[in-house]
Amino acid sequence: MGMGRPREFDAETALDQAMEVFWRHGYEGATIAQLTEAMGINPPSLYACFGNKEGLLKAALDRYTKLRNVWMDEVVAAPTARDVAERMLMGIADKQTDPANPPGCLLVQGGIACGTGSESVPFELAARRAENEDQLRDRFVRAKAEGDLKPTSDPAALARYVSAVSVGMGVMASSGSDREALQQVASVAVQAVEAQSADRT
Amino acid sequence: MGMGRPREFDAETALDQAMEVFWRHGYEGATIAQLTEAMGINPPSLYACFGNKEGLLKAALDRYTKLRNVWMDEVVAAPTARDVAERMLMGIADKQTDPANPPGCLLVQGGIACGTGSESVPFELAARRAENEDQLRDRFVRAKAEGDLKPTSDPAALARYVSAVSVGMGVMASSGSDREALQQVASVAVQAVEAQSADRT
DNA sequence: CCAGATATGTAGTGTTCACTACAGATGTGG
DNA sequence: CCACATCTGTAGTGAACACTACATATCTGG
Repeated sequence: MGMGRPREFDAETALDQAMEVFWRHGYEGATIAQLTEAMGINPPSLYACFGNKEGLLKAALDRYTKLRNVWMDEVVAAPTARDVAERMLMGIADKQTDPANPPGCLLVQGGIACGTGSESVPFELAARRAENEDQLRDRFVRAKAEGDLKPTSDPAALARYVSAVSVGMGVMASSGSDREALQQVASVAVQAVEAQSADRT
Repeated sequence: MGMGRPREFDAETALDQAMEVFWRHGYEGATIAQLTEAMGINPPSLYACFGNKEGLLKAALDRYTKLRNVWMDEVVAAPTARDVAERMLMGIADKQTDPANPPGCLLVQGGIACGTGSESVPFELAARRAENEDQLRDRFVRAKAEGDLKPTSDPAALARYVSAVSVGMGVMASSGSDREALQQVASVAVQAVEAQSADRT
């Protein structure tokens, strides 16, 4: 029994192209025709490789979060909670206005509200965002234990807050805000984390 | 020349129903069939009254922002910049988790990313959000002039910040966060505005 | 009561959508 | 070289979409 004809395209390269289409148009706004054209393949190849449109989205999300997690590891490596927040939000201001990518964040642009039959998509995106929030929360728990954050601070609430600001910045970026505007938001937002930081003596 | 047969439905009541459908499913996710059923009318009545799907959305947005502006007037009537931010964000935590409405905010849920042919929808929503931001900015400009905000503060950046947090909270609400979680975010967020407030002597 | 004007309900229109049947191409194991 | 397995391109499939033609109903002005 033979192995069959080998695939002629690289799955990860194709996923990068699909990611960009979902990023720009959202899950429902992206059509199979746009996706296949961007990926440089025909529909049967797409379906053989990824199952269906939703499977393709999940594969694209896997790739997106994988790359993003590398960066998140750098973020939480910052020495203090305040620096974690600053590194995260300033980094997001940069990344979400990087002309190499569509504006905003795939985990937001992908789809906040969806029609009947795609109800699971917003939850899928929310689950991925929650992963980042958990990572932040763990980091802030540590910061509190280290005395970096005040004993009265709530690490989970802080993580939720930073996550919420990130999402808000993503929406702003996708609707035309420039890098400077996002940096201003990040700069103000960091001050709330500062307010929860212990005084440096 | 006669006036013609009068319309048998109330436009504002119908708009309220349409608003809810757009709110829950987004512009692209909402179908004409869902809209007409919720509005209790047939397609020809919808098109005669609102032109097309996008016209219906704009009419729904007009109604939404009209109601919202009444509330925003109350928000900016708070005595200090800090209280404005608190009233706004805490109010949003309440409103976006009010079971009487779909979760989140129509100006976010309506559509962040759209497919070809609906590119103007996200901009339309962004323009409405910008109105609220302008109102906040004007209020913060006044707060700075009154010495309520520090001389070094940036009212426009603060307004952008509060607006961004609002949007982030909307996304969280639509993906299942409860009222308490949003209130925690609001509570942390207010502290950034507090940090820009002059010390009370 | 009639002419003109607008609204309504039924029943479609063409288009676009996600998805696939099928035939031919290209690989492996024997 | 042959049986088999998998991929690829062409050309569709039925379903759902936004939108509308048309006949009928209900109003106003004269």
